[in-house]
Amino acid sequence: MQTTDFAKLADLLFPAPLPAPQEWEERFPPRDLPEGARVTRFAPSPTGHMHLGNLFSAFMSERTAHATGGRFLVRIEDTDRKREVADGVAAILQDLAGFGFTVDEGVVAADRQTGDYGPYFQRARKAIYHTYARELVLAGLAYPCFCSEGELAALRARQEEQKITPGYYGRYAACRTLTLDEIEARLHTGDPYVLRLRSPGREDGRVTLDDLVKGKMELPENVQDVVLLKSDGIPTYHFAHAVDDHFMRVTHVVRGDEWIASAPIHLQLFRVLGFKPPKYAHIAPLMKEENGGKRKLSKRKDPEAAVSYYFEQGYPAASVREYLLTIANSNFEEWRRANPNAPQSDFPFNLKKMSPSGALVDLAKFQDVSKNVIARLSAEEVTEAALQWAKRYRPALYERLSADVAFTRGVFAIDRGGAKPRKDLACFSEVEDYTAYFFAPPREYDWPQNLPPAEAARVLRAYLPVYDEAAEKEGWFAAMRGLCPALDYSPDVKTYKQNPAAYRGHVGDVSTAVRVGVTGRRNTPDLYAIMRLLGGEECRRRLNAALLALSGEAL
RNA sequence: GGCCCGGUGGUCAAGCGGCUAAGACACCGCCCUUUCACGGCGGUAACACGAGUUCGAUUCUCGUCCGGGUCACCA
Repeated sequence: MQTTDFAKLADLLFPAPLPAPQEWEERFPPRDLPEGARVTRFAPSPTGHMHLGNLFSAFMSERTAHATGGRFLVRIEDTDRKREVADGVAAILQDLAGFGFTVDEGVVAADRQTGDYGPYFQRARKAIYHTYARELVLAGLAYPCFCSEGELAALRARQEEQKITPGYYGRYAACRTLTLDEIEARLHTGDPYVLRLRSPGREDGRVTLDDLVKGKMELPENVQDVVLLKSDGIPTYHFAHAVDDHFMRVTHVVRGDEWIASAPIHLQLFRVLGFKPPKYAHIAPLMKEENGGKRKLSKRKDPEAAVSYYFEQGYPAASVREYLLTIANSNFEEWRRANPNAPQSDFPFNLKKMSPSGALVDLAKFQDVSKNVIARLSAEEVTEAALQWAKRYRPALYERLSADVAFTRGVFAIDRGGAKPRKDLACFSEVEDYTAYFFAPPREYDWPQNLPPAEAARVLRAYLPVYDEAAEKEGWFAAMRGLCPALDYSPDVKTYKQNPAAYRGHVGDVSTAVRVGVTGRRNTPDLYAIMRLLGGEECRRRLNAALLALSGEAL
C-alpha cells in the first residue's frame, strides 16, 4: 500500500471527523509543576472491591506523587465490559477513601470527576484514541485485521507445534497484506475487525528499560502486531496506556511487575506515537506463605487479601498503611522510631528503596505494627474509633460502649497516654473481649496455681474489710501491703524471692487475688484504675461474689 | 517451553570486594515490677549450590537448582 492508500484507508476506517492531534496537545498541555514533582495514577478496572495488592500499588503511586509535591490521579479503565461489575467504581473509591488516600484528580466519586486532563473514564475518551489510531493508519503503522478467534487459535496451534514464537506478527500477520480493495469489500459486508499495530520491531531487536525498582533490564523488542482497538472500537490496555498517560501528563507509572513482559509493547507504542514514555516502577507482588512455599496473595484464597478484611476486623487504616510502608521502604521503621508522632506523610518515601522481590505478608508483624499505631492514640481517639467500628460491625457492642461514653473513654484511658502506653489492642474487634469485665461482672475466675480456692478466699476475706474506695493509689496499695503480715505473706516480692519458704505468698498474690476477684482475669491493665472506674460498691459486690464462688459464703 | 525478574536467619530486611554479616517481628531467658503490659538486657537462628575472577567473595561473572511473572479483542 502506498501513502495515498493509507489516507484512503484512514477515511474508510474513521469516516467521522476527528480533531487534529495538535488540538489534543493544546488541550492537555504539560503540567505546570515544580521541578521534581511526579505525577502518578491509579488506574483500576471497575471489577469490584480492592485487593491488598491493588491497594499496595495504589499507595505506592500516591506516596510517590505526594512525597514530591506532585499529583495523584485516578483513572477508570472501563474498556472491558465483560469483566465490569455493577458499582465497581463506587467500591474502589470507597476502599480508597477508607484507607485515607488523597486523590487530587480524576474520578473522585462514581459520578464525579475533577481535573483538567479528563475525562478520566476511558470509555469517554474514544475521540482521543481514534485520533491517534487514525494517525497510525495514516503512517502505515496500523491496519485492520479481520481474523476470527478460530483462525487466531489455529495459527497459534500451528506455531506451537512448530515450536516457533506464537502470535500475530511478521509473516504470520495475514491481514497485514490485505489490499485496500479487499479491506473495503470486507468493510462493506460488515465483517468485524480489530485495528492492529504494524509492529516495526525486529525479531533480534532488544530494548532497554531502566526500571525504578528493578534496575536496568534488557528485553526482546516487541514484534507482535498487538491489537490497538478492539472490534467495538474501544482501545486495549496497551494503547490506552500510551495515549492516556501521555495526555494526562503522567510522569511515573507504578504498577505490578506482571506488566514487565508487556513493557516493550508500551515503549514501542510511545515511540510510534511520538510520545515521551513515562518512567516505570514495576513493583513485586505481595506474597502469601503456603506450606513452606511462597505464592502471590490471592483474592480468592486468602481472606486477608481482601481489603474488607481489615475493615471488618477493625484495623485502623493507618495500621495498614504503616505496615505497607514497612514492607515498601525498610528504613520506614527506623524513621518511625525517630519520629513516633510525625504524620506518615512526612516520611521521605522512595520508590528506589523498594525490594525487587515479593514480600510475604506477615500477619504477626502487622499485628505488632497495628498495636503500636493504636498505642499512640489518645483515649478520646480510641473511643471514637472503637465506637465507629462497632456501630457498623457490632451493633450490640456499640450499644454497650455508647450507653455511657464517658465511662467507655475511662476504660480506654487506663494505662494510656503516658510515656509507656500499653500495646494490647491490635484491632477493634478485640475491644469486646478487652473491655468485657468493665461492663459485666466476671462469670469465670482464672485463679493462678499458687492461689488455690481456699487460699484465694482467705486473701479476699482479709481484704474486703480494709478496702477503701476513697483511697489514693498509695493508700490503696498500702492496705494490701498491711494485710501481708497477718496472712503470713511477704509485703514485697524481693524479700519473698530471697526466701520463698518463709512465706505463704507475697503482696503480688494479694493483688492477684483481688484482680481475679474483680475482673476474673490475671492479665489486666492497672488494677487501681480499674477499681476506681468501677466504683467501690461494684468492686465490693464483685469481691463478695468471688468469695461466694470460692468458698460458698460471702462476707 | 521461550523470555524476564528474584534467591541474606521462620518472616521483613541492611549490606554494594576485606564487617565478630545491622535492625525489626516472632521465639526463648533474665531484669524491672503489686499482676499484665511497657521498657531494658541477653540468646537461638542466615549469605541456595557449584565453578571461575581476585591476595580476598554475601557482594563481580558463568552454570545448576529453586521461587515468581509473562506469552489474549483481560487489565
